[in-house]
Amino acid sequence: MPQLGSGGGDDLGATDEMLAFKDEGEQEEKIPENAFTERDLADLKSSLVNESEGSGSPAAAADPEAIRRVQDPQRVYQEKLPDHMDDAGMKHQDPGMYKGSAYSGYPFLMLSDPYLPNGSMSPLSNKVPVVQPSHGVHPLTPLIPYSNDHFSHGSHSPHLPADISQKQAVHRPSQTSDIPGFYPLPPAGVGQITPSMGWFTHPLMLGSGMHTTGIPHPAIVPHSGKQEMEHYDRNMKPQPEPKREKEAKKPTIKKPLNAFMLYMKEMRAKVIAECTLKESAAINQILGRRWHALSREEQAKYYELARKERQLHMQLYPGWSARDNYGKKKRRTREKQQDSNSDPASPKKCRARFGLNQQTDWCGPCSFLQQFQLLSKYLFEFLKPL
DNA sequence: TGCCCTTTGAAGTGG
DNA sequence: CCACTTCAAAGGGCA
Repeated sequence: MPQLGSGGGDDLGATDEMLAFKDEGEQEEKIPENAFTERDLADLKSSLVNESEGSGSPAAAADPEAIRRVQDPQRVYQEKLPDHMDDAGMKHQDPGMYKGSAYSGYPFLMLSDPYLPNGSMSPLSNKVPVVQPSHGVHPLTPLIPYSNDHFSHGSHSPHLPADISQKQAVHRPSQTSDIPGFYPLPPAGVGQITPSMGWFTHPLMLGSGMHTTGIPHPAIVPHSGKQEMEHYDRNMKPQPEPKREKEAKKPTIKKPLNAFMLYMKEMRAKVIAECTLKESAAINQILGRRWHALSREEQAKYYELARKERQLHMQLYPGWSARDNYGKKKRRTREKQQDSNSDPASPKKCRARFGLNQQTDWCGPCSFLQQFQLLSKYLFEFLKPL
């Protein structure tokens, strides 16, 4: 159940509070809070969003909520899913929205079946898109890219009624806390996720997208493409490594998504469909405004989702810190720079850097550096006997 | 090929 | 404690 104001035992200490609206919300601050109901406030926000959203479709400008209901691309999932969200304690004001939203499509809920004792699907099954691909979908937010396969394996499990299975997933009893069953847990053998059970393993020990238990996890991203992380140790300088090893090295454990990120994941496709936009920067602007236009209850849904995300992430990776991923970009840039500077005695690099012609072997600084190195060497040799 | 843009929120860092 | 920074996602644009 979304925590509305009163909180309700956020053991992480995370606030998950609604923040004051920054930009558009400035106008609202002048309005006495008691003068409006939540709905009025939401309407007001919506109107503000519509004003600022020139690029949206006319229909969307008229009533984005209605459009959302009409154009909801996730209807497919609605039809495939029984309406059990209320059972999961997720009652909302706008069923049209929430039916196709993050809650209704928890792949984890679907994934709960494959891990039942008699589940036919292996935890390592490729059909389970839990490992986050570069353009994958977050397990808590199914979105459109999820194929119906996942649902056919999940909610329509022959072993268990979807309703029950999902309830079990949501209310999965946990010895540790109220950890939801959003992440797929193996039934027995692997056991409960508790730090005391030695779940934590250094990411170096993990395979691609695999948790130590062999369970694929979205936060673990294999090294490939954009997200590739350098071979790096906090106490060591980055070291060059053979390419083959590079590919098989440690994956990156990503940060858990915050409420807005979860919202973006869910709504992005919808915005793209409505606005025929593809540029993420523009889409994110729209999503940001829509986020502000959401009612407290609607936002609370995502805050709660994010809270559970963090909670679960913490359980899965007790030793992980966001710091682990800090400085990746900077390191990359720095290493690039170091790489280009690493061999100052390279006429080729030198010429390239300073745009010198072929006849010029050394630029001034490099020549100086080279001579300095040479001098140091001789000096060292000279002083060594002493 | 890889960074930038753009959003919000969480968490880390430094003064 | 507060302000600032970084990173989560996404994908087109651009150097």
